[in-house]
Amino acid sequence: MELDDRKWTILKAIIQTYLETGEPVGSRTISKMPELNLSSATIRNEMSDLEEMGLIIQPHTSSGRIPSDKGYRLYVDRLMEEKEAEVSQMKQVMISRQDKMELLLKQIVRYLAVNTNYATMITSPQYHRTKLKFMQLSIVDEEQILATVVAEGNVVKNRIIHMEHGLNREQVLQLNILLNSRLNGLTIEQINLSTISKLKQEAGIQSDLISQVLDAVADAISQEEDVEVYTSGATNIFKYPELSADTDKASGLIHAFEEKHPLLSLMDNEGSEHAIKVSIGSELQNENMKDCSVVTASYDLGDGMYGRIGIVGPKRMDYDKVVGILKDLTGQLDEVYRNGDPDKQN
Amino acid sequence: MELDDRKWTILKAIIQTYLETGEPVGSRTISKMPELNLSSATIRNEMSDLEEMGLIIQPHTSSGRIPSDKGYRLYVDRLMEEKEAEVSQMKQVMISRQDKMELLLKQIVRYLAVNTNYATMITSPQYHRTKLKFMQLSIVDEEQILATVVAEGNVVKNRIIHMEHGLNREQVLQLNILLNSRLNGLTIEQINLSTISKLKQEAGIQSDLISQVLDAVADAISQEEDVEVYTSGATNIFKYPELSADTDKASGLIHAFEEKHPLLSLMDNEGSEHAIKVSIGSELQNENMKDCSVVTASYDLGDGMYGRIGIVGPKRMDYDKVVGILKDLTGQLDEVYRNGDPDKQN
DNA sequence: TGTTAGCACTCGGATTATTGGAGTGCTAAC
DNA sequence: GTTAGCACTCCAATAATCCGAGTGCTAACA
Repeated sequence: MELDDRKWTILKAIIQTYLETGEPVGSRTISKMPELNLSSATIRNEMSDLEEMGLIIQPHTSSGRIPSDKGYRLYVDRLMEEKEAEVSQMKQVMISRQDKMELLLKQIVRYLAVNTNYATMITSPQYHRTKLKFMQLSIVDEEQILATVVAEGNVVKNRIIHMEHGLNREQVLQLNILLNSRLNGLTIEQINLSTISKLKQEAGIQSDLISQVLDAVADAISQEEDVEVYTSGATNIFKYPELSADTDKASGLIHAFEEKHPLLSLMDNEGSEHAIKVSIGSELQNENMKDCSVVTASYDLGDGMYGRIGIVGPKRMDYDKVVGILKDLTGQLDEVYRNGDPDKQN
Repeated sequence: MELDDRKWTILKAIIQTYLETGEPVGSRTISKMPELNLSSATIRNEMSDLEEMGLIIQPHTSSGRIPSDKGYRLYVDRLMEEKEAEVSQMKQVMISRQDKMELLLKQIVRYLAVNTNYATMITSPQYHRTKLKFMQLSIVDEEQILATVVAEGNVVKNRIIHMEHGLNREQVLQLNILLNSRLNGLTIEQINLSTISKLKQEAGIQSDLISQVLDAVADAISQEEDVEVYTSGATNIFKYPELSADTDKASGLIHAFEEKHPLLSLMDNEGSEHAIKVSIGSELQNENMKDCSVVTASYDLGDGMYGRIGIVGPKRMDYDKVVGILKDLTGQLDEVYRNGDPDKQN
């Protein structure tokens, strides 16, 4: 069967009504809409067709219809197409360059939660492709050396290195020169074991001590993926009875928001070259979230720093609004962080 | 009326039974206990007395009794007395010195949540009394200077300072010497405006540029109280029907766990010189938490770094266990972080 | 052939009765 | 001071009832 124009209009009407009310939609409700002038009986016939096509579902005999995952999918896909060129008019968010990246992310995620009434999350930027900018070892006291690493985008990492027998100033100075001249400009990815072992050789006779330091530095740089996830508005799910009426469900969902890894995998954007991606219900492959939809977007702060933003809500999420807000936000980030400063900035 | 021995025994029995079951306790249940050999009728008389004294409450006519806030209070106070000398036997937690303080705190708060089945929280250590250990300015590029500050306890702070006209190496070197010689060993608190302005004078003629740097440094050091709060196990509240049966209540509670400031004020320990403090229901002065109890404890990592840990649960919390675990935990932290340093204690 | 009115039927959700049992307070006897 | 006995209360769980929104189907109509 084919989805003709009238069927599409009806499907849209059903979904939009359901988005608003959260209640199954009956034929009568649709027939009363002015834009299509049909009796409820006709609508019923069409609905029957739509159901046969798997786009809508009847929770039980003699109830109204609700969209199926497949129905949502279709709706969202078409929506995205329409949205593609559209200009949004969200009011300007207060984004300013922050020295503290963390603070900025928290602000954003909070802003989103407040403005959408859904649960939101954001990852800290990852920066594999980031280049090393500057690096410094300093003597703190006899046994401790502070290693400071600055990467593009002014991402700063510190590491205190404990040593049984400290280095003297002379040695530290040499090391600093060596490190900076050899590693500068390399991306984090490029600094791997072979680079390090080459450096060790160059360091010459003191290599015993120095290799300790280098190991620690290498460790500090390529530090285990410390992506952070910040969340906000988890309690917004209580605003949607279909998510919170059943205490167990609500509990599982909120719980899912406490765990970092499941959240990260939600925001994975593998297999999608679109910046904005919508995953619906079962597509999420997460038992706790089977009644949810997740909209994710990439943000890019320049300098190879990019991360993901996610919004979690009920399937009857206001996709239109959410996609719009995300588009605006990522656009604004772009503007602030890469505007008129084509070389680079924090 | 006086709380004689028998009344106390009965009260204890009521509270303990209620802690286990969460259901109002009837006279018959108590009378069946072997340690006191009384009929239910007698118990009823005593209960009537206890109610008159405000220690227990009858949710409605002809129901069993539950402890009142006042009752809990009495119970907890006496419990703490008994507990005072007792040795606990919790199995060793894996605590090791972490370079990343954040990670340690997250581990602890998670450990607590898992082991108590309550919601838990911990503040990052505050360190007003911490002494400055080391400090370094480095030139990153023409316009940016990196300021690194190390305090006791190896707390490291970074700050990128943007300058229109950069400093040359010579100037930076001088500044480093000046800063370290003047500020070293001072506590964060001691480095206030007057110290800074004195420094500015000493810096001499280049003071224009330099004062920019100093301002930024001062700012970085005394950075707005950036106490963090980490939480875990918020969803544990779903394990207690009296907290989660009503969706609104549960929502409010979980929501309270998303906000930093309310949590901080919960963990305030003003007015209590005890390391461990129990607040019950209305004592918390927080509408969302009126059905909860909060147990808080101080931890001390030495070097003037101390913070608070909190456990939030239903009023019928297992106070005994919670207090025990907290005692153990703070003890272990003490041991690991200040071992062989017998001068001060928590 | 597509649309519509009409009608019998279904089913979930809300509301109202019904019941059982745990618990109390009181009284009188030990 | 303690206890047995009894009448009474009230919640919570279960069952019974009702209501209405919504459907599918059929027959008539344009």
